[in-house]
Amino acid sequence: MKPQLQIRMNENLFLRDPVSSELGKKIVGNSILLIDKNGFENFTFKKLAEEIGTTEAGVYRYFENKHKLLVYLTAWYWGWLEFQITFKTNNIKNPVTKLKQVIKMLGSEVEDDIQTDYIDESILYKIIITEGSKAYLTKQVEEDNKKHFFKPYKDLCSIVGDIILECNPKYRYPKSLASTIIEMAHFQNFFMINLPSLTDFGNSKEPNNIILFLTDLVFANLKK
Amino acid sequence: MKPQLQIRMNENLFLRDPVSSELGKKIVGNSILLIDKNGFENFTFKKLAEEIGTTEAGVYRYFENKHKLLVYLTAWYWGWLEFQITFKTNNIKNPVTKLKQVIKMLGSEVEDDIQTDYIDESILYKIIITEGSKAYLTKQVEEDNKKHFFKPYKDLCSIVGDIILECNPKYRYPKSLASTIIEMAHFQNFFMINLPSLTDFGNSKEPNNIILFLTDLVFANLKK
DNA sequence: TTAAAATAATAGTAAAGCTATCATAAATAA
DNA sequence: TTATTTATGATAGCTTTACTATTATTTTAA
Repeated sequence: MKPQLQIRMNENLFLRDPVSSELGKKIVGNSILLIDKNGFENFTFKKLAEEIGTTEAGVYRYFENKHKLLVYLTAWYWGWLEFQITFKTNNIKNPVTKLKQVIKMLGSEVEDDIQTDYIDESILYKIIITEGSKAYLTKQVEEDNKKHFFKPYKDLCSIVGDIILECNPKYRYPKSLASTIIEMAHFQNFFMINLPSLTDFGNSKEPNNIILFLTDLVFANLKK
Repeated sequence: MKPQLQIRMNENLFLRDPVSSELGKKIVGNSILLIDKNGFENFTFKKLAEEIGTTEAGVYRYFENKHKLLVYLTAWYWGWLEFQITFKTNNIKNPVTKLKQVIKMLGSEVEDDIQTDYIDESILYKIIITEGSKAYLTKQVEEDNKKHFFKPYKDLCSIVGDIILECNPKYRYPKSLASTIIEMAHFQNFFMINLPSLTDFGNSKEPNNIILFLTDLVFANLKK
């Protein structure tokens, strides 16, 4: 067990902090595996409880419902990714190099981070691609937003937007371009695997193509 | 009642063709209103049945489940939009003008089409923005795709991709750029209204800004 | 006009999505 | 150390969702 990394989470996302107990960590860790396996629609607290040897009520003591759990997972992911990106780019002076590195990290498959014992980031990344947007594409988005549930996502977009502006201070749509590349890193990945005719990557299933596409897209816009 | 337009639908999407009866049309028409009102997650066949004065079983005779109904609605929308786009651009020779017109149509609010009596396109457009991607972001995407449920969406992407290629035959990512602008026309709209800090449009809620952003984005890439 | 098809009315079942209670075990504070 | 709080496990139960089945009645088509 390596020294562990903790992502600071919004306390309104859970009833009891899952990080504070073994059961809580099992809930988070195994929910990722189960959602990946069954899809979010077919995921239930009952199935999760059976999987980890507790009861439905046991899971409900940690999370109010499965929507909150999904928002928790996505928020955790964006928080973790921001940390990774900040860590790997903070010594890069040139904003163009930095932005290229960010796009690369957004478009690459994620590997498990040994600094977080109970979460498998490579699986979490997969569920973010397929289920991530369901965290905000709901009727409760306004309410959830008021409780700052999407702050980690917004923070990451903001960071990317700022790097875009550094590359070209006159560019008029840094935030929209940032949210576009973040969303598209995932959607083009989903399309490549499941609906390949919506992309130019055929059946290559090679994430590098997406990185090339996005890099091209971004820097065509940032040329002065 | 104006002369009516019919969109040709994949027969595997329904059990009984909703267009063939008054009840069927009511099911489709009112499902749009109810999904818009409650969100797809809180939408049930029972509520729909109550709304239109039939029984749950009555709705099930037309659609296998609510997922199929959502796929039906999205497929209908893309089919309808392809018709609109083809109709309004088929006399435009210049591919650049044509692409600009397409982006404009993708990014503009939709108005009700009097050629379709029982469907309110302006509401359907709203649910496409919030619920549209849930039609394919599922575990069954492969299965659904094999049954060609997403053909209308793919067809539209393909048409847009072809216009992109006409503008610049050397551009390497016409399909990915096409799916990007189609998705982003909707996502930026959703963000603008619900998570405005992810865009550069503030609280203007002015769709025209999205059109400007997307036009900018596309033509920066297509310059030769 | 008669048969076929569509609908309404009703019932019923399994699973999902919760909430509540109580006993016990484990952690902690006095 | 004991007392007490806190977390968990076991069990029960309730409402809603997501269906399927049956029969009677109405509508439509041959």
